[in-house]
Amino acid sequence: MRLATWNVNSVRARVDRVIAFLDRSGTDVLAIQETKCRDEQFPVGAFEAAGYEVAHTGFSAWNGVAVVSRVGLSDVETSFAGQPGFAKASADAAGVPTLLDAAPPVEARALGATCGGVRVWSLYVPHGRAVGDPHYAYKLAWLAALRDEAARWLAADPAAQVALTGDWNVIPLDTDVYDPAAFVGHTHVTAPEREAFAAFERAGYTEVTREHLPAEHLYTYWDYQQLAFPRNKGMRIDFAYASPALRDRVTGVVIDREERKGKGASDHVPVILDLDA
DNA sequence: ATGGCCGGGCCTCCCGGA
Repeated sequence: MRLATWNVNSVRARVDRVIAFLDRSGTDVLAIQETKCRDEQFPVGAFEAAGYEVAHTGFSAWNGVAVVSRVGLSDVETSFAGQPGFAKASADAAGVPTLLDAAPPVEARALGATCGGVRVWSLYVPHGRAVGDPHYAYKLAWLAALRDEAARWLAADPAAQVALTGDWNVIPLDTDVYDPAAFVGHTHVTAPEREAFAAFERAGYTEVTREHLPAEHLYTYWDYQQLAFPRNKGMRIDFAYASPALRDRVTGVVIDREERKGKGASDHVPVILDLDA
């Protein structure tokens, strides 16, 4: 079985490319991030015509995550228990808060579905925007809540096959980016973010893309600006944490760099896991 | 060649992305 994750940066703008990728790669289950559409706007027909079932959650032009599968798709959850929400602070002209938002809305950043016996989570971790921004605190809280919940899943069933795949928006190592000096003081590389990412290892999960592709300077994202891709100025931010039972099934990992080429590419490329049987 | 931001909506400007 082939299980892949891909931040497509708008599924409507990219649908032909995504279908072509599924066909070319033989991917059975794809976790998609940044669909950038509401449920009724998702091009379900194109996926169904290609033989895939679709589960999607999206509330606006922002975020949006999906799982598509040709090996079954059931028990869909459109958020994880305890997933924090986010809302811009509202204020009047004098800067005084006008609304105490006790329950900010949960965003479309996590979708879980069972496909071919694997609990697949498509995850779009909050960006953080800037160190000290409310979005940065949201990012750390979001990762901590996910880790706590993922630990509970394993405690409830140590044999569970769980894949936590997606765009993690964290650069775990200095060798995961073209120029670490350029990121000093920015998000993605701070110690709290790296700690929040590494905490999944202590919760019992293994980041299997690193396990199978340990080489330095292997990137999954290149900015659209300043010829980042031809100059290979990228970063590695798309990962897959696997539970012990799933880790044992991973026979190989592929970063599909070809997908960044040509017109109409997403700024991220697919990351593919090959599973035995 | 792998090529100089892109996508979506408040749509000819602005926001968010990273």
